[in-house]
Amino acid sequence: MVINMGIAERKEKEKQQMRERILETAKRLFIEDGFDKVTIRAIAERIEYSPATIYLYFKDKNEILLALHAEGFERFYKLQQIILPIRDPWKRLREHGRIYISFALENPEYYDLMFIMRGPVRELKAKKEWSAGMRSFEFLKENVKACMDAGYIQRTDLDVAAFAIWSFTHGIASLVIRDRTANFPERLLPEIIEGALDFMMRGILKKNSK
Amino acid sequence: MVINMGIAERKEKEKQQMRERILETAKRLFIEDGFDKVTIRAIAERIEYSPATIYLYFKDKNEILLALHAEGFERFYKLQQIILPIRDPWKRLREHGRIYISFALENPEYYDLMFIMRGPVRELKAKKEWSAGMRSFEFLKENVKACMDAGYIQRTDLDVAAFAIWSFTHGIASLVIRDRTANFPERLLPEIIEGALDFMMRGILKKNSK
DNA sequence: TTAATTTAATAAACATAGTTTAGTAAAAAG
DNA sequence: CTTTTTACTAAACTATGTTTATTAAATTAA
Repeated sequence: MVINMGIAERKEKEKQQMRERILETAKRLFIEDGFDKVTIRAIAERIEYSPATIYLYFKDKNEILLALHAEGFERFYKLQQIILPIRDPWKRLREHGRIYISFALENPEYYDLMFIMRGPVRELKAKKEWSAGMRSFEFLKENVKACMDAGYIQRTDLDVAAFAIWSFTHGIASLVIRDRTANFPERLLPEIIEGALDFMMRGILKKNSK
Repeated sequence: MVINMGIAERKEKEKQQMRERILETAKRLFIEDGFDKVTIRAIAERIEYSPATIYLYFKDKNEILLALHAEGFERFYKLQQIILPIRDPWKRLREHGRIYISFALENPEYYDLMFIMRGPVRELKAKKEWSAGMRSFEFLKENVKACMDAGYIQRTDLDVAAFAIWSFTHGIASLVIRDRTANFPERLLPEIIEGALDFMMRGILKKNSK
């Protein structure tokens, strides 16, 4: 009995380790060679198991993708934290916008997976898995609220205002990532983005405030 | 000789007709059953030819998708025209935004193809094929310019301002279409969208105007 | 009219995916 | 030492885009 328990425990640990190995490999493939290289077969080859084995640890490919999804939100959330020391809510919000876009443009594959791709957000589990995304949205809301409290932004429904700002930055990011900015010469793009960010932020700003 | 010319002509016409048939079929499949149903094999089956035949008329699937792409822009452009009778530039721009979003939400498959999907916008040909998109962007620019001229919007680089507005509406559309709005209860979504549109438009509006 | 040639079309195959099934060998339990 | 459970995999299945080799028909040339 004592022995049995030990074996069961060890087996459980091994199972977890295998899951980890698969996820790690998926992540490495993703970062090194881009999203397209994350195939079940490619993962299997790297860990030197057969493709079928993967299915003993994950229901399907989607379940693996969700791990990358989560990883992306982790990075994203961490990066966002650097605005915390900024005292002035308005400056903080501005910086938040800038950081959002630079995360997207510097980690396009992650951003794509997190906010653009069809795959990884599933109908049923969506509510739970999307919680990582919600956390970031809540973070934005806090920031927006601080701006309202300080009189920088017209008081409006918080969800509405935050959604508007999110839509805007996401719009820029996704147009660039999915290559719909061919109208502009490549080299001008950075300053157009910067300009657009300015334009909108200036707009949101209440007129009588500084 | 005269006969030969006639045959060559007829053959050319037949070739064009076949191209048309393929495109029509692709379009019908797309509208009836959604994007996923547009497979080479499905098209082939409908026109009662072998899949290989399609490749005698189109280089690859992308070339067929581009036709849907163009079709989408045609619809989009036509729909936009209904704002033309609106005299006041500001009201016109507001309505432009509303129409943009309702096109996206009522024709999500088209919108996706036009502004979100990776496939149909190709590296090299992009410049030419994207011209349909540019036309719509120019249309927006005219509208924005009218608002600046009438003093509704702070004078800014026209490309920058138009890009900002486009990014915003595209952001809303693409978040909804790609299902990143799970934070909000489904039934509230319409008013949140409406509210966000309001919020941003009110922002852009110059403070001393009306 | 008949032979040679060009053209249109396709069957079959290839390549690449995700995924499932049936079977095997090793580990664990009895 | 036998039975059962577990971990794993080879092979196959489905579905897709695409290519190749071949055939049948239409056209041209004799």
